[in-house]
Amino acid sequence: MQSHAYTAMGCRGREILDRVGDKWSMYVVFTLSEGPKRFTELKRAVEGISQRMLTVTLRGLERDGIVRRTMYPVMPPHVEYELTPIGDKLVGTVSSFLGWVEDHFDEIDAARAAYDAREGRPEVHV
Amino acid sequence: MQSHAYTAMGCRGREILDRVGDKWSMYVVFTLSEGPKRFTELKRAVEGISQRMLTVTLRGLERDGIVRRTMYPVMPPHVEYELTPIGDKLVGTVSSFLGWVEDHFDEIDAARAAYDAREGRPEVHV
DNA sequence: CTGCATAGTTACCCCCAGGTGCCCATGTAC
DNA sequence: GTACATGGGCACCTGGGGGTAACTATGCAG
Repeated sequence: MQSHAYTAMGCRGREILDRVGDKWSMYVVFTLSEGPKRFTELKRAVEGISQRMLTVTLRGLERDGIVRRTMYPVMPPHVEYELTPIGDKLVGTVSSFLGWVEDHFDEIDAARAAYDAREGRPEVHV
Repeated sequence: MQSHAYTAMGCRGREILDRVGDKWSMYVVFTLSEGPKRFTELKRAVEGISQRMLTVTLRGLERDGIVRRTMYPVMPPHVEYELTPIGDKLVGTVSSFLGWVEDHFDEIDAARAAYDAREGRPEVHV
């Protein structure tokens, strides 16, 4: 299972990890996991995202087949975004990652505190 | 499960996703999933990583309690890195993500090809 | 004629993640 | 003396990810 993880497959993994690890993709994907949404709905739902970054993020997710974009040529424009089946499954795997975070962030915090106590913050000259 | 994903928990998730989504962390973690390794062993195993980035990556992982560093004060210096139990579990969840990649990258490639055919590459003036 | 809402696009700028290369301390071997 | 191996530290620089703001097209309300 982990034998291929940082070799050939790892390259694909890295590629997709970059896709998913950027600043906004997972926010958008999880927001869409509630159901289809329009552009402005997403912009309101994903706190702090700019118009440009929402466009960029959606284009990327659409290109990778994680999100489907449906445009209704009416006026004013009406565009809907929704997860594809692949996107749905992605939500599942990332949720398990979030489960890991949830299960361990106390330990992570403790480890950080211990580390910072040991090594000290960047207070240089002792 | 997904209700908290992009709110309070999401912030932790984002934080850890940043930790794990950087350029080298997962390579190092998966390499260490084979067993404890010394600094130079890691440097050789993780193709392309620089001395500095290996240090930086290991420090980060150590701070978060994902990697344990053991120094034997002999000469020449002998330092061993190994995954903590948390780090082990992390390998598991990320492997399931890699499984998703593996299961769908054909579809992803197809989606990209379709998208690029539809929208065209940055060949501007039609 | 003006403003507003939708769904973007474009130009411009800035910060920092990450790369390169050189320096350090120590003990052994030559 | 000097070269090598370990396990780093530190300074400097660049690219691009991401932020801000203005501009676009269209139809409807006032």
